[in-house]
Amino acid sequence: MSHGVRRASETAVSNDSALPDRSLRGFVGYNLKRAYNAVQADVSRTLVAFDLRIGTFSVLSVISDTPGLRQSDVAAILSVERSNLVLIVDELERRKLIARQQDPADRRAYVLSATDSGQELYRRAWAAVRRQDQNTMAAIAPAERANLLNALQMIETTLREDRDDQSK
Amino acid sequence: MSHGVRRASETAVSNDSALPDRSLRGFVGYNLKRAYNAVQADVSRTLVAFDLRIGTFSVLSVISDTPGLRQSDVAAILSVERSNLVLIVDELERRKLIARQQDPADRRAYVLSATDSGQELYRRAWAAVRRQDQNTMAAIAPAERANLLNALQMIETTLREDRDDQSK
DNA sequence: TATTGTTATACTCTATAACTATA
DNA sequence: TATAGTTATAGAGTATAACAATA
Repeated sequence: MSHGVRRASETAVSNDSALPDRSLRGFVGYNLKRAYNAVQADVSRTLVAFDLRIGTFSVLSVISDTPGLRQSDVAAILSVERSNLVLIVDELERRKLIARQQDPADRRAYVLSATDSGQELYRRAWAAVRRQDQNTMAAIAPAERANLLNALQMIETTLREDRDDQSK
Repeated sequence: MSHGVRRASETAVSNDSALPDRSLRGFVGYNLKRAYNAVQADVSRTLVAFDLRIGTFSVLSVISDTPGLRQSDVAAILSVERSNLVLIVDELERRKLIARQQDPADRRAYVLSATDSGQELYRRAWAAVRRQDQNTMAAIAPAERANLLNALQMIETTLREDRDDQSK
């Protein structure tokens, strides 16, 4: 391949000072990015079989689990812009996986729910993603798995609170 | 704000079955994405002061730490396509933060190195990113921090090996 | 034949502003 | 005045194919 590039294949964490990304490896952000890119590519490949992307899968998940939400609720839950949710909801509706219904109490709003075929597709896609997720987590010691999820959620919560404090 | 959305603010991990993203929260990929998005927004905001983005900062880091690499080396190290590296290297060179030199041993290749001002800018940007990274990691118990980095690298390594096995 | 750097292109995700209809 | 949904648009990141020069 190319010269000068050595990889740590034996252990996940290497102190090899010759690694050209050694400065970046100390940052949690860099490791987060690389891990997420790998997982994202993996999950995306799985979802192709269901004609779903991570975005459409996530929205279908939220709507299936909690019928009656409005689009702005779903946007807030998934931390995506309302404007970016529109095309996703459009696509899911066009494929008859979800249904929009006018909220009788607020004529500006649509109430979302998954159709039978939407729930069925979601169940199958969820099972495939879960199988894959368990395979990914198999690389981590069982006692560490909950710690990992906890740490990721702590990072997210901390940064969101920091940002909200700053914008006050 | 909106109705029907409850947030877990007390603890990072919640078993509240009313959380509308409860199905997704079990997936490491979903938590990875949310954590990375938060970190990425945070780091990007910091790098604005140096007129850097995460991509240009990462490339400058690798070139500063290990002078003499070629573009294809840097691309392999950071797992980006060579074609996508060109514009980043162009920008860094135009700003005189790095220099391209013809490799005398291989006239197809350019050897990259950081200029003095490139190293100086990198040092300052690195210090700011490090301060921020430590603030992020402060949310996690000290004993868990190494475990987190280790777990993230294990995930990346495992998935990369899985993919490489499949494509054989 | 294969590799290095490059160009062109396309697709996704993300962010912002502005509009309409309703509240 | 503010909110829900929408449209348009622009930026960034990413992926692929093809090319000239060189190995």
